[in-house]
Amino acid sequence: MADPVALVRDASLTERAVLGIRDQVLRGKLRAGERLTELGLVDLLGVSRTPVRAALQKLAEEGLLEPTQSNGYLVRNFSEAEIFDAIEVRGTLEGLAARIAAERGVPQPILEQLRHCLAGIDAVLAGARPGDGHLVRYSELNSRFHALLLEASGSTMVARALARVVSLPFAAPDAFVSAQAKIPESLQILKTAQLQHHEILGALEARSSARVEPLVREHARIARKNLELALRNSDALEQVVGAPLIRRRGRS
Amino acid sequence: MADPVALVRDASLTERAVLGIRDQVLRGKLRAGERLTELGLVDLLGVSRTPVRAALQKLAEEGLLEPTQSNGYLVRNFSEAEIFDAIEVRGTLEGLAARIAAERGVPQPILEQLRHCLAGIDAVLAGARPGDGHLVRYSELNSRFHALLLEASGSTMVARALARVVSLPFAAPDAFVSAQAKIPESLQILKTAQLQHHEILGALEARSSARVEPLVREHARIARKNLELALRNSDALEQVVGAPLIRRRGRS
DNA sequence: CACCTCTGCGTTGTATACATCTTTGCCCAT
DNA sequence: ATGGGCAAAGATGTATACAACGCAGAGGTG
Repeated sequence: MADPVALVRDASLTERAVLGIRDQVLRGKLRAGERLTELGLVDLLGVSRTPVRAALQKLAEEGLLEPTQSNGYLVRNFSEAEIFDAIEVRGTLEGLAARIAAERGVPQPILEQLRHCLAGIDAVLAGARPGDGHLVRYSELNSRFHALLLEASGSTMVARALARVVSLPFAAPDAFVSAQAKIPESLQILKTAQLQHHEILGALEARSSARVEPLVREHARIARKNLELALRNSDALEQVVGAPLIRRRGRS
Repeated sequence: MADPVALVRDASLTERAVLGIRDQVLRGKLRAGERLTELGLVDLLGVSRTPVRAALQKLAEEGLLEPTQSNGYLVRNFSEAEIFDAIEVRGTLEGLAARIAAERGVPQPILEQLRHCLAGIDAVLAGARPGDGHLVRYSELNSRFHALLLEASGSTMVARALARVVSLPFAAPDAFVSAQAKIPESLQILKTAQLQHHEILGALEARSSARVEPLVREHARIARKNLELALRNSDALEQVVGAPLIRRRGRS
């Protein structure tokens, strides 16, 4: 497979460094707990220390790296419990976004897009056959639905907080969708999630803030369930981006 | 008044740059909307571009500065609505922390510290006289209570999300406490807040997750009320750290 | 007069030299 | 054998030179 980072042509060296380091970390090439030195990354990436330093600072903010007491960086790892909590934080913030959206009213164009998005997912699920690309299309539309939900709130502050959580590899709405390819009950899970999407949209249309918030929170917990399934199925876990960062119970 | 930043002796130049820029932004010396150039800050702070660049990156992450399309930075400003939302986000995340704490159980030592903290606030409020330093002591203990609440959850992920929100100048639990010096009904507000503190602690002790979450959320809304009061009282507003960053309705 | 271009200046991007701090591992003393 | 200290290697912190980019203003042209 070609190195995806080298393909980024029109990017600053700092961006290249960010993408390169993030990529190697998520692939487990740079292993959890490993110390990252600027000079080592200079050799690895072929750029000088200046962009490497900027990239390290950014990735530490993002949460992938952990600053040490002596001004170095370690590749961070995540316990199951931390991933669970991250998903719960996402659900809570998405719930807040939905509540605000319901209270303040969602602009018609965004409601339209939400409806259109769900119609798209309905179509994908109706035609889904094992092995075809329906997971990819589901994942895209699912991400879009969640993005629209945030947009519906119109709140830059909620967006800011949510962006930070979702930057973690396991907290995004579609983090475990790719793992579904290896999970037998996959289609049923996706259909359940889509039912929840419809309920959420219905509550938004009815401007029922009291109903939409717990619906959205519960919806996020599907990701927790998917995490549990993936952790018990190594084929599925391999599909999850960033799986090498998960610190398993009792191991190492 | 002496420049507080120059007093920081044992700090790297990067830290000095962060503190210096943040200080000048919050004081309104660098005005909202103003473009910050690296060379300008080099002159202002007396350090070279390298630490200035690092500081700009950090402060942009923090939310005080806004990256422009052409790789520059602007001093950010905040609408009333944004500050309201930021406080709501804080309340929501603190509510999540409290719910998790109630569900998982709070360690006895932390419960002890919470009780001790509230006893301290009770004492401060009982002896409060206008003009004495009770606001400073209240503010410290109040911050400590909120920090303990977060610690009680034991969740690094909630802590991470909350840290990000609270880094904004107006979202911290004690952001508007200093303004109270100029607000007549101040003592009554603080007493109400302390009543809520007691209710929250009671709910935690009873491990009532369903009760503690809305209590904490509502508690945060006192800050929203304080913001409203401060915005209508320019003497009070002057006391608020970062007041120059508030974009008033209809102005400028 | 409007518009386009080209030039010059101001700003950020990058590499690198040098300073300083941290760590490591060896050697010596006990 | 163990502990402490010191020296050397390696790491990050900082300054700065140079490159590249972008914007504004002057001047030319339709």
